[in-house]
Amino acid sequence: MQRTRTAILDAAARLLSCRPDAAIAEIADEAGVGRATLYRHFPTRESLQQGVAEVGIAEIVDAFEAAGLDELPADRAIARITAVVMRNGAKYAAVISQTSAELCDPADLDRATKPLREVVDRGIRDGVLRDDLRGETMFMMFAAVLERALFLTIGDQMTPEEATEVALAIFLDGARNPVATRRIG
Amino acid sequence: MQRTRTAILDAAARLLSCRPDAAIAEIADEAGVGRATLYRHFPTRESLQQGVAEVGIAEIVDAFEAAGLDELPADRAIARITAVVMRNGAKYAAVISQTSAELCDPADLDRATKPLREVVDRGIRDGVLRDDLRGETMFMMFAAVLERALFLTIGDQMTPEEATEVALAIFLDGARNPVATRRIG
DNA sequence: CCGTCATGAGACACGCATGTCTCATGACGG
DNA sequence: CCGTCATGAGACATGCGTGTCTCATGACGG
Repeated sequence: MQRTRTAILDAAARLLSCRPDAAIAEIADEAGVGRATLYRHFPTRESLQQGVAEVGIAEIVDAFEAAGLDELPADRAIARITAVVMRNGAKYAAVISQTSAELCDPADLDRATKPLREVVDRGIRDGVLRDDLRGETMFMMFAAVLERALFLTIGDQMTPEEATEVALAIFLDGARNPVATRRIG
Repeated sequence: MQRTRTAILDAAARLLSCRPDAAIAEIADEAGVGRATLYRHFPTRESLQQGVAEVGIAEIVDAFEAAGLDELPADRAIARITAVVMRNGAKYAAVISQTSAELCDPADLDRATKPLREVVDRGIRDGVLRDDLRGETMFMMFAAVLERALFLTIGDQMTPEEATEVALAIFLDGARNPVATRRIG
């Protein structure tokens, strides 16, 4: 019974992250259950999407909480966040893919993004990160890089480790060749 | 007649960039035309989407061609690309939002992304960009940053100038505070 | 004025996704 | 064995989006 529910949520997350408009019938197939069964567990499409969002967010939030971000300098915390997202973010990807933010509780979304914002703000305050860009702006760019990297792992274009390395390299240090900069400076 | 067609394409680009599943009736309303008129110009939803993609790609490709990228060092060319996308990419955003890549000619998509790949590859070769990441990977991160910045302009969260500045700062030089690095080094 | 063309409104057909429900079946526990 | 529960398959209803088409109207040029 719980196993069926979990199978449905897993299948929904897999399909909805790549195709937000995947049909209920497809999700039921992917889960290996009948359509009627899916509706018995999730009476509407919306409740299924909310279920996926809750699980996806809970997983990422739990992983952040276990990550001890507050005990690390901001750049190290950013590295940890990146690794966590690449390893635990598969269901969260479905949340990203959902076109309508109303499908998940705004408070929940805040819980998922708050650690990122806090680390970015702390980094700016502590002088670890540049302070010529607003924290909110920097958070948005961080999210963009993370999300793209996450989808590259989901599409099997990269391992989580590769994606972590790439996202960190670009977000923290940028594309410019530091050796070239040193030569000029 | 041509004015109607253009109005439809403009409206479609506006709606489809934010909501790829916007209904034809909505697009017709947004364009200020009847639904039957829309179908007279674009006989299927797919042909409308293809029309939007063609226009969006043509605009960005034309802007890249006019930008003289080859005459600039890679980092300056990246800056120029970024500015061009922020100013000319509104319709191209609808291409990005389309979930199915089949809706536009792969050759066209190549035309739009080729300048970015070439500049990245050139930058790595010339030592302007770091060479510890593959060119393809760096291109993907560049695209992620550009696309997010573009959507921030479309959503009126930033001006094209602000978005250009932010995207460049993060992509080229990263979030790390160079002063802090210097202190340690 | 007439003919042509582009257009809007509205009606219709169709397919598909969502949601609802029934019936039969299998698994399980008492 | 019987009762209960979870489930799958299938049928049905509904709504909505896509596509098709007709008719009336207005604009324009000859």
